[in-house]
Amino acid sequence: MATTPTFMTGVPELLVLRLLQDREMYGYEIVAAVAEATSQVVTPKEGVIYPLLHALEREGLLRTQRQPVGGRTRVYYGLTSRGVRRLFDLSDDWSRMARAIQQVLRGPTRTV
Amino acid sequence: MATTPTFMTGVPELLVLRLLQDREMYGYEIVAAVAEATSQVVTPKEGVIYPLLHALEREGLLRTQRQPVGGRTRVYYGLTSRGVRRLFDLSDDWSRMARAIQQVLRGPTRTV
DNA sequence: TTTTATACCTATCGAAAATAGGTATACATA
DNA sequence: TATGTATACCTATTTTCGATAGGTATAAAA
Repeated sequence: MATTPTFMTGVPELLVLRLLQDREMYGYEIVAAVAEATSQVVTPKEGVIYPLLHALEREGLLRTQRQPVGGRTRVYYGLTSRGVRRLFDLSDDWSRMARAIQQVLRGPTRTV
Repeated sequence: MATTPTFMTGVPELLVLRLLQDREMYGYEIVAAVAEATSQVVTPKEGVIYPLLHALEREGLLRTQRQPVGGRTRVYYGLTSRGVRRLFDLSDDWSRMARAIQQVLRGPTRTV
């Protein structure tokens, strides 16, 4: 009842890093932003996003900033320089992966 | 020491199904074929490929045919009709995924 | 004779997403 | 007033699946 669905490994991390490159956001906001940015194709819930944010912060890829807003507290996340580098690395990994798969799906290019 | 690396979930399954669409192959051959077809970008070893083949056969997506070749026995795998359908489904899943990610990586298209 | 290539196999581990909860405040509505 | 919904945070547990690291056995090459 808790499948790791196809092609999802690493995707939440890549998308979160990419979205935070544009602007700082808080967790609850990120959940909605990921869904919106992917046109509902990728929709990781809080149970995925929060642990991910905590892990990325622990690794020094994200930095936080608590901000009280109308009685509640928002935890804003932003990229560190190491986070930016990781985003680049992950993007490259994904591009290589995507190119390799597309290559196979299209089939062998016959040079005859 | 056994990481599930980024962007790999479901990829061996997709690639194996796609390669078997072209022609029947045996396990050991598939290991090399996947690496070759992806220009060494994706190189799942026997420990990944064999359990995968067994699972796909159990699910009725692949059918086998044992063939003795020079003292050794090769187990050839071929797609069933359900395997073909699964290949189409997986390909679609991957395309949707890839398009969604590319969309995010490129950033928002400003309509202003 | 020993090593390398071929050809099959399995057990165990770790990582990561999904599920399914839980806490607490603000606000709208019945 | 009470109830429900949206906001905003969190964690524990489960499952899956690729990776590692073995193992067996034959054929061919060094």
